[in-house]
Amino acid sequence: MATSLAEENYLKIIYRLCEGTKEGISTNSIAELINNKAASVTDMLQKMAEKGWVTYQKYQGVRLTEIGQNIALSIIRKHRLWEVFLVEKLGYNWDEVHEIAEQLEHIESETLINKLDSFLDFPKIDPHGDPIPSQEGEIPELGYLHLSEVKLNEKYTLMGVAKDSAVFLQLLTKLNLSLGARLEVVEINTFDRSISLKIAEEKPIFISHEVAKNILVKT
Amino acid sequence: MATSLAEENYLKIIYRLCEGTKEGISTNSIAELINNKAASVTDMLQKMAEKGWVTYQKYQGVRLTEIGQNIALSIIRKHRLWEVFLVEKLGYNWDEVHEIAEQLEHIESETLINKLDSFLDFPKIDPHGDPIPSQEGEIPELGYLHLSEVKLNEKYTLMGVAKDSAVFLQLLTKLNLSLGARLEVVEINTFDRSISLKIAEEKPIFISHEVAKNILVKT
DNA sequence: ATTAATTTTTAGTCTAGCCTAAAAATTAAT
DNA sequence: ATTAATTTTTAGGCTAGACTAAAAATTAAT
Repeated sequence: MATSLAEENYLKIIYRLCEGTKEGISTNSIAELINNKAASVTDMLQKMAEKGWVTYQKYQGVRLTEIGQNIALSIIRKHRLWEVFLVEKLGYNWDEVHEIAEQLEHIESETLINKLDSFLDFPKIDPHGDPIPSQEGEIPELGYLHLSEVKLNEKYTLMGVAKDSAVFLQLLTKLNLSLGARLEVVEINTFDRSISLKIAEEKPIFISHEVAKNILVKT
Repeated sequence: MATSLAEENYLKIIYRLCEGTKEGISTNSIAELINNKAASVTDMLQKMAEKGWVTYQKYQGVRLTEIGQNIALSIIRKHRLWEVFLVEKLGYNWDEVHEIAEQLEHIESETLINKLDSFLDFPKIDPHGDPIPSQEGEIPELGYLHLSEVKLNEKYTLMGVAKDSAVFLQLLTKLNLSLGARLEVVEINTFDRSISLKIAEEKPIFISHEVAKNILVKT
């Protein structure tokens, strides 16, 4: 069944909210992210439940069905592949591509996205380190850790970010934090949980807990 | 002012119909091309006149204003640049790209299209030989002739097509007619205006007037 | 355990962009 | 120059997807 632009945006956001909870997703949380009023969201949820993309019980929140999840994953796949294209081929910075990819992700053509995938050499992650779902909807499991939860005095590699807002990414760039950087947490300040961080072998810099939480690393 | 998808499609079609006539464009001709009813077209024309994109007089047809033309040209520019991308970079055939480009042409980002232009090395024509408008809306004047109106026994080069429907392009491919081919009309049959055509130095093939009309050549 | 606060849903509107049917204007034909 | 045929416009509806205001359900607080 065909999906409208509005429906695709709902599916994408519900998918994001479903990750990391088994609960039903609240109407309000969707409304906030999608910048609509709660009443409009209720409306749409009812229609999407009709179509079998979500399970929805009045007042009990919503979750994606198998079908809904697959649609969401295909949109995320398109979004991330286009982001790779924008950065790798057109020379955009990682903080500039989100809005454009939001548009490109709705282009409908199975062949297009697969040819793009091949043109880009089948990347596994996007420019922010997020995994790119396969055509079948498999997400490569990367097993990354949040920098906020990592052992002291051990070396890690910056593999991705958990948030891709432009301001956050610009901050990272300013701090000289980019994909592949070698990191070592040398101290955690109990007061505000801020972190003293060595990048490569430079002298340590301070980053907030908020920043550390959104940095993904592996050993 | 922002343009909706529907409005952009109207502008594009009106532009096409304006080419090669000084007359007002009829409601019906637009309705046919855009696959809407005449009443819907009237409706939209009135709204677009309000916005200053067309001049429109009841019963007298419509024409683009300067502004309307510029919008139309920017959409055409995007359409053709994306077609070059699809063929040159993703390996599509020239008869497969139209529908996808119809979607891509509505992506809104000035920087995107200019970076794409540069990535493609500033092409002057699309895969069908149609000129690509510049950012300023200049169309490179190519001065091509229609193969149906060309002198006998002179050599021409196939530079483009005046129609890009998939069936037409597939026919050309089957006849071994592709951009750059060296052509010579050896006979025109008065009965049906069909043409006897030499491609390179092969033995002549027959093509209909209808086909010849849509083939663009230069000396 | 009530009351208060919050969240969610229902009911009723609005706009864009399409439609059909009927009226009006234009063009063609006698 | 009328009448007939065609084209275009008006008038009135419809659906998707948003909104506001008010009602209903849930959750929190005394």
